[in-house]
Amino acid sequence: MRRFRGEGLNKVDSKGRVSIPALFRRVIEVCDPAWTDGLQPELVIVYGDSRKNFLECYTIDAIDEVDQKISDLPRGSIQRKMLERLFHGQSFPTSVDDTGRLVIPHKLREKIGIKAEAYFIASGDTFQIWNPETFQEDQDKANAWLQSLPEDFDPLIYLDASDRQPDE
Amino acid sequence: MRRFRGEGLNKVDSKGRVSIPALFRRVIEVCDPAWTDGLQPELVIVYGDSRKNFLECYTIDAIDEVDQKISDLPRGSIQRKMLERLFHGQSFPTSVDDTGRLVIPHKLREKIGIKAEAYFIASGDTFQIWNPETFQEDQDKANAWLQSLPEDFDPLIYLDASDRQPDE
DNA sequence: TAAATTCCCATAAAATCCCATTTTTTTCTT
DNA sequence: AAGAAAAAAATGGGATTTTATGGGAATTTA
Repeated sequence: MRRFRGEGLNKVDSKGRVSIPALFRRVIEVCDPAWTDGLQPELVIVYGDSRKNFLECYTIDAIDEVDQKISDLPRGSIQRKMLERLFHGQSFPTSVDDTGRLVIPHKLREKIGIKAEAYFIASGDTFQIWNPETFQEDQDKANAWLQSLPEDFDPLIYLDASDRQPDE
Repeated sequence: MRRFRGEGLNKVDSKGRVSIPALFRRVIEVCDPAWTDGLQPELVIVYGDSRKNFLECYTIDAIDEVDQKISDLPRGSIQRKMLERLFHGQSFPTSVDDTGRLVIPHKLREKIGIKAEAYFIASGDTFQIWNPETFQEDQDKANAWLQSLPEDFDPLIYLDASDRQPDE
């Protein structure tokens, strides 16, 4: 399974068009089972409820996996209902055009406060689209939290946390 | 698992191209599961946030291991989010070209202050790329610290520290 | 039919590829 | 062991391709 990697800042024009970082495009293509050279690869933008201030973009493979997990939940359960609303309702299927751009509908641009520029960042098997300022604020918060830790603390120790039992 | 060993100083041209020390190339090749003679072996440059003043280069095997550890952390945890931003976002996947060179993008050269030359140094299963002057300063600091220790101090004592519990 | 969306074409900048030369290291030969 | 030959590594430059971006015409939608 291919993963997204990297980040980028691209311009958004008056029509809502924005280039997807080229490296991301390769992943979107490979992860769309129906895609073949010349076609427009598809993807799904999950925008969620009003509290979520960025767009999460899923490849076809990734969203299929989510759909499968949802359909494994008991019909009528509150959990299933919530996830269906989020992933089936508050989402928008679209595709990459032949110049490598995505059109972000006006409603979604408004929702996350995107104007002239959009910030892209990889996050495992999805990538996110943020208003650059909003992302910076979020990052500043994370940094402030880091500052509150001892001088010599290195977040990389978390990498090994999973080797141990939770209560060890 | 093969490890990097050694150091080197190479020229960076106007396009950002720089030769990777030949010994490092052998390790990059062996640690890319998809590599076979004639192909361009891949690697991932992790550049991190603004405080980090060098580039850390991961082989495919090494970055796969990191990715696995990240995916073992609980979804939604602050630790996972931080590590995802660092390793998935603030990183750049690339490959060694057929003349043994790497292209360091303009943005990354600027970030660590590389101009005409780049200094390479092995660091276990990764290697680092520094601005030569910056590295020298870092080295000077390390030397100053060593000077402050007792005459007969030998850093090799640390070799056995990892056998014991932290508070022992 | 006015607004929004899609399609088509164009261009400048950046990244990539291809090939050539120089330098260093290794091997071979005497 | 020295020098010559061969191989590998480092570097340089030009041509080609890809990327990011902009604008207008055609088409759809409300």
